[in-house]
Amino acid sequence: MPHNPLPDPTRAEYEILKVLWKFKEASIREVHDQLHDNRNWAYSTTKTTMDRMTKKGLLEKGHYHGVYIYKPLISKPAGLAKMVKFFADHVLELNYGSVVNMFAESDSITPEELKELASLLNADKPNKGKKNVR
Amino acid sequence: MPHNPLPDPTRAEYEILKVLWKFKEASIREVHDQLHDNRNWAYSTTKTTMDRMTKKGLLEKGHYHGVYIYKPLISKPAGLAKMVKFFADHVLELNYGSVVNMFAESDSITPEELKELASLLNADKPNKGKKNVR
DNA sequence: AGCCTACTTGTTACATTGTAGTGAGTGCGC
DNA sequence: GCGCACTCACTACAATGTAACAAGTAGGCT
Repeated sequence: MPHNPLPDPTRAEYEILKVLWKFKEASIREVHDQLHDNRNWAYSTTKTTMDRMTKKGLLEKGHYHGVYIYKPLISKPAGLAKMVKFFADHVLELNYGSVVNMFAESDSITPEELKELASLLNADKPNKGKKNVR
Repeated sequence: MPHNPLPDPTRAEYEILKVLWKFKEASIREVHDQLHDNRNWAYSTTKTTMDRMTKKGLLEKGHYHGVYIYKPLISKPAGLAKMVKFFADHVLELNYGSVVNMFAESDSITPEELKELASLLNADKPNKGKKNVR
């Protein structure tokens, strides 16, 4: 399986992805209702965002029985990896390992996902940001 | 000192803030040159971003000897707190404590800053995202 | 002194993202 | 057969990401 260089999800897109990761696939309505607690978006906002994600290749849109359902084209570990990378490189200025460990405590990720996340992060090492001496 | 509700810095703004936190204050040129490694911005990009940050109240612009110098109006712990909150709430779905601990390992923050960060994060508790049972 | 040049500054530009409204279709209950 | 509820496509507008361009200015050169 080829791992396309998908664009980094933005913050808003990330919210959508989280729902889709949880449900595997969902209609806009379903995603929107799940979102409702966190964000307080208008339905059209959810729609626009998901449409744009589809155009960018982050989501896949399928047509079933008169409704469009969407599924994520980026896996949860891959998505997490992107966020972790940003956070570790830019905020924490620490290597990824510590961040990955933190996920062990979180029940938002399964052991398998954690494993994949770790290997994704190892793939492109953080030879950078660390040891920012002086 | 009143702690205004400053807007969350965006990712780009965060880069700028990091430089300014380090140097206390700096001209656009100075900030830009520091940035040069990480981001690969045009000078005008740095400028535009800093101007907009000033307008939003994230930076203060002072005029010294013919050059404008900027200083951050948001403290490093406060800035970090915002990022940590986002990360803990939305990505990690874990409470802030664990994230704060991680900073202890990072040499990007002093003990005082760490202390302040912790208290800032305690101020508005994460009664939310945690224990995402289901 | 007058000019060139390098650099700062203000202004403008254009794509993407965040957020949302509107109007055209469509199926369902009455 | 009509009105309602809902999906969808299209449009909109502000904020952000990223950058070019023109005008001002200070220093060096001749």
